[in-house]
Amino acid sequence: MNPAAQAAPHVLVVEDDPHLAAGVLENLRAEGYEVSAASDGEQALAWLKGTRCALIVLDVMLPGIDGFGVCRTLREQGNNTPVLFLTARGDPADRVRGLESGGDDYLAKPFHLQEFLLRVRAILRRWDWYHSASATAATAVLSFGGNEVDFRAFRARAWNGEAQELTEKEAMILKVLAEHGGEIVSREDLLEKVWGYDVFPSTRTVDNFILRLRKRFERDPANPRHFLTVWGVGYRFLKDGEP
Amino acid sequence: MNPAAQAAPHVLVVEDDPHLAAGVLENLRAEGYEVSAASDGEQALAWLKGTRCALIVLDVMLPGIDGFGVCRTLREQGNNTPVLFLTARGDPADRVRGLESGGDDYLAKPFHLQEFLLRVRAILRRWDWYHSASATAATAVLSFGGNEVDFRAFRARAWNGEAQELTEKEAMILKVLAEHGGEIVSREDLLEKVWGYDVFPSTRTVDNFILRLRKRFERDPANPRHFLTVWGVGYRFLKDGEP
DNA sequence: CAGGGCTGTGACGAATCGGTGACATTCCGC
DNA sequence: GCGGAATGTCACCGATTCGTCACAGCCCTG
Repeated sequence: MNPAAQAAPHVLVVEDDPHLAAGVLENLRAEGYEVSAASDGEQALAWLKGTRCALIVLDVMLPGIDGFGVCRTLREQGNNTPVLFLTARGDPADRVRGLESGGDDYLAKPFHLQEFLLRVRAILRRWDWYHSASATAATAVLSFGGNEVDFRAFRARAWNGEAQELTEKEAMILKVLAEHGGEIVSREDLLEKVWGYDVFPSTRTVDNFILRLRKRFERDPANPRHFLTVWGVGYRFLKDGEP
Repeated sequence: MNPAAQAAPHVLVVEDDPHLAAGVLENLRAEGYEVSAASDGEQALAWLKGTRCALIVLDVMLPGIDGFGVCRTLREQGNNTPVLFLTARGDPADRVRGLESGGDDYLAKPFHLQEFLLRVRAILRRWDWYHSASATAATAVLSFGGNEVDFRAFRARAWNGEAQELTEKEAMILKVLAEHGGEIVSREDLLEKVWGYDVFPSTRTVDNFILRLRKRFERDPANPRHFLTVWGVGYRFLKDGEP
């Protein structure tokens, strides 16, 4: 039930201003995260060669390679660790640049520490499955009712042998549901965990993805045995018909 | 009251509507949490000066300082207690405002009590690895006269082995009755604790739900042994047939 | 810039829940 | 016992929620 048995998430902070770095590190540590620090891009890249982490907090203005460059390099190396950019400028174009270079979120200085922590939490929640979960072979593949889903490739084979190509959202929703196997997951939970805390598709969107998952994996989509509706709240996923 | 209350998380509810407050408090108590209440922001801040708690349930619309203000003040004071906002408006922008003022989660009224409890559990679980205490447990499962009820999933297995899917109101009424096991609970009590806020249905509505519960769980619904009528007052729940 | 997959929305019917009222039944005081 | 009140029981209606489909943007690819 509780996948949180894992160790505390590890966060790397890349920041050249020692004061800001100290404050950020302190707060992250107080939140219970493991923390490491780097003061420029090359140091960060070197560190990341040998170690994986759950999140990189990356200042844009760094001596040497700037934050965008660091992030782009990482992505080119196939490293998909989530990146939260920090920048002094409030220019919206920077946000776009940040996202284009492969970042996941963006925060303009000066920021409230509380908001910073909020974003960290949101990103880690959203990307949890991708790293901690898919890194583990156990949860990389999910079997239920004759179906088999491989989350690494977004590929599945349905009970009737049919090959299925899941989309990203489909896979993420399924993943979140499966991780809370047996427990109720509200639509809002799904929205937050799959889409993020500041995106607001209507809750009907969730219903539609459930519909698609049922079509893919239920023998009788009209009488679901795995993707169950909890009236007025959300959905519940069961691997087996009736536990 | 609760034997395992040793490490029960303490929740502060800040809500000016007494009906809603009563419903929320009752349900949190039934889940096994320690609870306290405040009816406005200043009262809450004063209380929090002297005491720590695991979670603050904070209405946005309060007399005097509003919820956002209370939360912001707390954060400025270095208080990082998780905050769950309640608000009448469904505006997504409010959600962002809530989160950015330092809240951890957000729920729009009118909400289903089940979803509310879901979120409380989620936040406290998130906080658990930090405090490493086990927490909750609570009255998740109730057994009586061969029946077994799982309040988390609103599912039950009746004495005859039949699977039952409880509705939200059915489950809530049963939970309140069971929580006051053996004691008389008046219809007005039930209305307040289960419905909590918003609407006040007639007392006959309560009778109807009692009827449904009897049909589900009594061997002989006409001669109830668990859901007893106290004539002129209300109802009484007994786990065992003989008092 | 044309085409195709992914995503999100709106619309509409179906299903469910909650709540009410009508009537039968039971209980209480007399 | 008798009458009135409270409760048991049922059937039904409105509101909400959900399932389902069709379609319109969007982004990427060619």
